[in-house]
Amino acid sequence: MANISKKKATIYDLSILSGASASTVSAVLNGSWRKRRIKEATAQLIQNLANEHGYTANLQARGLRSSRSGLVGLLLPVHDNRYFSSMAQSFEAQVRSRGQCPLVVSACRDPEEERKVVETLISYSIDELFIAGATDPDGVHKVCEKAGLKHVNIDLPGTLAPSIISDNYEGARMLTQAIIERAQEDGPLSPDDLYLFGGRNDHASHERIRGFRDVKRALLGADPDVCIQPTGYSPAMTARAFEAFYEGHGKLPRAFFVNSSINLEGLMRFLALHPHETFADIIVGCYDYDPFGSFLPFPVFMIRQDSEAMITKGFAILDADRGPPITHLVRPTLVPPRTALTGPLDALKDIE
Amino acid sequence: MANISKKKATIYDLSILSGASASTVSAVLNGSWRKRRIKEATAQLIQNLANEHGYTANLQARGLRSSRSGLVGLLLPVHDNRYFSSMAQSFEAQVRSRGQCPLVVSACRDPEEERKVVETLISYSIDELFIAGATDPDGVHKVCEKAGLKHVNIDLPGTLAPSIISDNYEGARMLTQAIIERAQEDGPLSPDDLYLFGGRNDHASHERIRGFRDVKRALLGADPDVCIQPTGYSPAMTARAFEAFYEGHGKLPRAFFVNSSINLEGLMRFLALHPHETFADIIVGCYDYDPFGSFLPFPVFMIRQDSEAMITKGFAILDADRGPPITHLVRPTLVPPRTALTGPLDALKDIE
DNA sequence: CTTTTCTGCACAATCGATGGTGCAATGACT
DNA sequence: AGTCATTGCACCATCGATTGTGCAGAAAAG
Repeated sequence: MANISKKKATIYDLSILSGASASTVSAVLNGSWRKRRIKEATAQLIQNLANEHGYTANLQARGLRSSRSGLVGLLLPVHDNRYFSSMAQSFEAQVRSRGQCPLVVSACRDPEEERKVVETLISYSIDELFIAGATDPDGVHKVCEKAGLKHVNIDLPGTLAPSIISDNYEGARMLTQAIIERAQEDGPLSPDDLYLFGGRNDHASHERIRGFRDVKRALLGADPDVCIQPTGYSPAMTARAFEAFYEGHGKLPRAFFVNSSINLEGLMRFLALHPHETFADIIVGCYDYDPFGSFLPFPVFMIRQDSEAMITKGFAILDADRGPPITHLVRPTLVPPRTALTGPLDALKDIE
Repeated sequence: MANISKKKATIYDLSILSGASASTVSAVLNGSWRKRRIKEATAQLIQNLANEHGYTANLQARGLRSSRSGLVGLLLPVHDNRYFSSMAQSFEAQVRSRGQCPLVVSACRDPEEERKVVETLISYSIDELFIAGATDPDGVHKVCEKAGLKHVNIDLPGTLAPSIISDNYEGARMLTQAIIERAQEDGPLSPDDLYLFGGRNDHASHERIRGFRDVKRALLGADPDVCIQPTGYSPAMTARAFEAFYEGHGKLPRAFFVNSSINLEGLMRFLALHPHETFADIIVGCYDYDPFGSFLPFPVFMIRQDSEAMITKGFAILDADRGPPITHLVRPTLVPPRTALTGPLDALKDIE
């Protein structure tokens, strides 16, 4: 309320008002004033003036001078998916609590876009970067490297920077075992009763497929290659794969493993076009957790990846500085059907 | 590959390499060189050098000088919710296509946090701000105003800046009518068979409740106040409300309107604790669209808000500059049960 | 051949904050 | 009183880009 001025106050304005020099004002306002032996009284005076005039530092100027910006980036494949959006939510909270500013951007799983986006972030002198689910983590790594930007990979590992990923193999094993056991309650399960849909040529998919196949072979004795149906991370392609299977067999597999909630959306598209009988007794495992996906009209086992822990670990690694390009595994958890987990939203105060 | 140097090239580096002055280099690289009558040959030379050395402008320096940053902000209540995350997705795409950089942040529906976050954004000299679902849009407006920052409200209207919101009244009418008609297929519906859960003291909730009540009164003749159960935007509170109703009545209402997908998550939490019979024949309307929510084991009518159109309209208003603080309504669409709509993800190329 | 008009560019101030350096005033000590 | 350490602060270069201004040389006009 104090200033009618349209422009934001700068340290020079406060310098004039207080009679002190700009550098003194700067020191007071950025907290380094004790080191600079500024008198307490002077500091008080300046701080009062600053409050009165609603001073806030120009972070571009600060960033320019100090070649740091207080920005921490998170590169995502996409936003509108519960896994990544809850990762964004945890990321924000943690960045904020460290007094920095989160910058969340998506690059649509396009390697070229990924590099371009990171170039842009670098132009803003971001301090650190989390690279989540990048199609080409090592390509992004090189860009970061050239700019001296500290970074970690999340969710999909690279070979050149430290990576923190879900233990996809173990997760897939748990999930596969769960759906097999559940399906066997309804009668013996043969190897062609169990399929896997989704995924593509990335590390996560490979590991999940490996876990799936290992458990399936162990429990069912075999795993014909036709039972693995990679469809990429696209609802449309996944729907097509279900449709193709359905045309060939007149029904869906009794049980199947879906590689991600994005692929599970493909199943929804298929379902929308078919009557309820089509899927009355299927058993589904989905490698991702979605609170509504868990309550579909058939049993859906899900895997909840611990994105919060992954982010935490990421900061730990960045803080440790120059960790080796090791891959850290974070254990996900199996979520039985019809389960509503709490999420980051629950941390919010929402009275009334 | 050309430079082994660790540091990023600046216009001064290129100035030395090219023999031209820094200002010439700057003009060439920012496109203003024709206006400055730089020879084509000179421009070419500099551009080649720039490519060779992987030059990218330091956007903090540019921003400092020009007091613009190329950043466009989107303030969200939360990330991990399909409505807001798909808004973030559309926002990103549109900002990118305008050659700017999106900055998406959430403020957890906390008015104080909202203002603080916006202060931070202002410190980075963002050029424009979209304020989505703010608890206190006018409080945020004042902060923006003081900094001369152009902004619009999305989803929840303010009185001081142009707002673009969903036509909540009409949407609620459509939704209410749909669930009433569907419920009546199973036999006559009395006024206490139809409830509304969720929402709080904000404009959207008011309008939705108004629409609900108007249609309910028109079609069912009455609407006892007890049928309106505001629970805030919290899954936990919503679950508690369902639990309370269930304890009192031994069942859920035959049909009910849920104010948002966040509240629908509260319903999931309730369901998780009760056997299937509890909700075998309920009819639900949810004011929000979620692809999995649409396939729950009971009919769920949903409202899809057109966040893409809202963002587009927002840019139109900002471009027009100084629009009056009018509220623009965007019509949402009714989504019948078991419907899988396409979303921003479908724009992605995902071959293989 | 001189005067005017363009061309093509260099110079220097500037955006706001930071941090090294230096210096006057004060107090402590011999 | 003279030396020295300490306190408290001002000065100034600097980060990398933008932009108004000015000026030399070439071309055009007279």
